Amino acid sequence: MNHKTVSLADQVFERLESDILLGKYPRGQYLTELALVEDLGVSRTPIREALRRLEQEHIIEVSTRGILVLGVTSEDLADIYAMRLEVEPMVAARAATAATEEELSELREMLELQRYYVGRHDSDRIKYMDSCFHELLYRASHSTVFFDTLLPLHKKVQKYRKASVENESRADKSLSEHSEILSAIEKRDPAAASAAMRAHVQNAKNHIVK
Amino acid sequence: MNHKTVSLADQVFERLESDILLGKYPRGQYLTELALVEDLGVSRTPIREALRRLEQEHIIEVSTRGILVLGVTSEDLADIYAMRLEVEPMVAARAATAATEEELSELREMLELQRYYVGRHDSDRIKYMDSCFHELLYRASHSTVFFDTLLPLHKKVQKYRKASVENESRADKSLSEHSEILSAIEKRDPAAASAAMRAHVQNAKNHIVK
DNA sequence: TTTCTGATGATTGTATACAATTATACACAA
DNA sequence: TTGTGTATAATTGTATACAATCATCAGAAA
Repeated sequence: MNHKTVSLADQVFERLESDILLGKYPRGQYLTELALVEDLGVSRTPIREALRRLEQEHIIEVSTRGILVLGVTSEDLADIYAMRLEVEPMVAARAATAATEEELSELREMLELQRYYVGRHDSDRIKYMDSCFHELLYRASHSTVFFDTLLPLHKKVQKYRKASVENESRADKSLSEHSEILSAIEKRDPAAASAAMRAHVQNAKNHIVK
Repeated sequence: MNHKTVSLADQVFERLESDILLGKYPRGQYLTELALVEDLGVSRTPIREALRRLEQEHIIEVSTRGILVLGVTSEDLADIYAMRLEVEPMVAARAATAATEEELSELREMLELQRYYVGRHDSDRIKYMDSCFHELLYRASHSTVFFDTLLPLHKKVQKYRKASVENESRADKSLSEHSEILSAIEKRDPAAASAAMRAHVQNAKNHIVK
């Protein structure tokens, strides 16, 4: 397992990113470093370093008045899906040629877990497995550019994906779409992987973007 | 003009980002915070905040041994162009419907400057005007998602664009391609803007990626 | 009442001291 | 020579004190 120690700054970043992207802090709210110091029990230094990263991801905006929560708007959501629709197929195609056997095995395992939780209607886990599947795919493309671009975009839509995975028929469909993507990658067929991914993102988009 | 005061952390970020992306620090070199303190004459605090942002952009990597310079590899370069080839046309199309008259006027002005410097064979200025034109376009799409995604990618290719703008025929061609893109946007024709941009990125890619 | 001005408080920006971890060099033994 | 252990130095991680800026509110003048 990965026993690498995680700095306080990293922990603060992940906590704040998750809280904001899940909507715990609404867009427009102001936070202050001092309030975060009290809430999180760490000094300003790691908090400020986390804030710089969130600022870089355009999730917050810092001014002299405080920390403005930006989050993800529905316009952002539409743009993210427009972009993923073009780029994720490229990633799938790349993964079809670049993925190692170990990565394929991880993807298979992730798909099995997703199948299990879809059967149990555990929507939180379904959402988590979905995230992991896509992240593994980004990694399997062996392209830092694709990974660095797509991972933040995928994280930003998590709040909106919640309703989607709670819909049983969509959860079933999504599972079979993942399965089709993985099959194409296992066959080392970039064109098929690309097409399957494109269909998957298009369906997800139709289901989520209003 | 924009008289907004820029923090030391911002200045350090821009300086380091520029130095690394222009190749002043080669990939694989280790820096230390202390050395940067002496070089830049500021304390570790703003330096560390800048480093967190560079880390987020995957330009450096920090370990206990020091700050590892990653920069942009030729594999990154190919992936960036593959991605820009799909996404920039969407941005151009969006700008064709979303750009304000003021933004169009800024784009026209930028194009005139580029024309001027192409005439004078001033490659540094040509490169700068080229960057500005694309950045204005990202902004004119009125999409933070497109802007935040494409601007870092465009910045990352600047080192490789240098040779390109020094080639006279390519500089001429690039200028006329920009002009065609802007014309389509002025006519509020998204499809034409998209096609013109696609051709432009494809040509740039052919010229730069080996 | 409205508007301006000044003081005060709140908030972020920066520097520095200290802690903790880890790489490195050196001595010493096998 | 090679390996090993230990001490030392180098480096990042964190906390905190202080500086600077800006928003806010009270109060006075028009």
